[in-house]
Amino acid sequence: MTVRTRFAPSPTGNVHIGNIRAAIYNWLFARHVGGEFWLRLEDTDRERSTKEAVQTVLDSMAWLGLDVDGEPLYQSTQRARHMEVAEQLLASGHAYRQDKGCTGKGECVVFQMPGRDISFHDEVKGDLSKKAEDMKDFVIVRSDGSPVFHLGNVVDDITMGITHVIRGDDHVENTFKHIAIYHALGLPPPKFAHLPMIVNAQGKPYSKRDGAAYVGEFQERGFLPEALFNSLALLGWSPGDDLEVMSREEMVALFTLDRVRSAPSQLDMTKLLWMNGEHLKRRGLDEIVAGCEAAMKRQGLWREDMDPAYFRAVVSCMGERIKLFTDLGEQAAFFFNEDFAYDEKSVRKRLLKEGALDILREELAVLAALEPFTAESTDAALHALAERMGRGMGDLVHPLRVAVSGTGVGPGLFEMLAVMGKDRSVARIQRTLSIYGTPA
RNA sequence: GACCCCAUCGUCUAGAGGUCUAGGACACCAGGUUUUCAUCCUGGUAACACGGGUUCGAUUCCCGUUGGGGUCGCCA
Repeated sequence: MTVRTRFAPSPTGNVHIGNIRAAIYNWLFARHVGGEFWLRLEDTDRERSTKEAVQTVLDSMAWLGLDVDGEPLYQSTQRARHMEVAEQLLASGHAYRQDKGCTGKGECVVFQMPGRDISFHDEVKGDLSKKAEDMKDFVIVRSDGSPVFHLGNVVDDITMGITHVIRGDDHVENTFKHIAIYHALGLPPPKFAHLPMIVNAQGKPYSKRDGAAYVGEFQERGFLPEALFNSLALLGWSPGDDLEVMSREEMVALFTLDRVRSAPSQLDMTKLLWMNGEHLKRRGLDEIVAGCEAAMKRQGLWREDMDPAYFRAVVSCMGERIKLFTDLGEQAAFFFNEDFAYDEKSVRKRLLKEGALDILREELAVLAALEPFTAESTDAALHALAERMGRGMGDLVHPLRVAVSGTGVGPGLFEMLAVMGKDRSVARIQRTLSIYGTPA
């Protein structure tokens, strides 16, 4: 029998990381065994399940590369089928109508638990069981005639031919009810696997207030989809050896349900950031340039007159300092702005130091006359100058760095000068001198 | 409260009775490389929640305690 898994979110406008992680595991499992991965939109809450909310689910999945087999099933289209099954259950005596003590106005349909213990083997948690007296009957059709989650969920899984239900830990209790429905229908239940929750530092379910909680937020912050995918996959699962940075394909090859842990875990943003850097190293310069450009546009830092060659040179120069696409705009904005601000502390420490401005003037003279203007030539010229002035390189490097970038941190000074070019470098030093230099 | 689940460094984890004086990764600290920043290299701090069993021997198996979580809707 072909394995078929599914992701069954209710479109609310946001896709929570815990939820998408369930999707990732379903996808990984299906791909690993050569099965199918399907999508079902549980859109019965018509108010929240807007077209946009559905699109958000689709976008998040596409971004992470979770390709779906078959056509997505919209639960709202299955109502007739749900009611049909409810009637069947009523007819076979597995459900009954109730009208007293109702929350709603009319009659509701209640599923009758079988009165015996129910147990099943969870693919990650092992054998689970529940005593008959600890389970009670539950409503499957509301008094307004609409099917309840348990009914729709099970019926749709049957309709879709789902063989493995991989979902969050918060569904384990529901599973006993669901299995009872399968039994009442005379159908074999699928295999179940319940994944541990992603929690915050307090051990509570990870939520919006704990930081970025939705897929879209990670995308906006400049994270790579493969990095988020990798990190989320590793939250509760590990291949068994010390392998951590993996491609989707590697994970597909290695993924098995029995290596999924059963304890909740926390998402560490610092490690996610590191992971992102690792995946960034695996991308080519072209992709990084494109990613940085897109990020700067989102940040509102992109300028229409940007020289593509210069932009590319800057990205290349920043190299592995870029951990996130948004880093370029946040840490290297000075490259693109001739009116860049000066970091006060660096100015005090490097520029206003005894003799620093005099050295800077000498450097200006040397650089203005330098030809060609490369990382090697500027390096050599400044070393020669240091020798001539009887100063250490540190005395020349620090003021110059602040003069051309406004800050004490950044790429290597000589690479930076070469990228900026002579004219820009000279103009920046002159600007600095006009601001901080004492009148000669 | 009832029922169910969980428990290894700060965090993510490896470990399926001896190979564990518990391994890796992130973070952190120190040293080295580097004229600066970052990278990089080397080293270091840091954990089996507790108590009982079982066993020649428990991180690993069982029970209990403690702690944490989930569920107890005509929400999904």
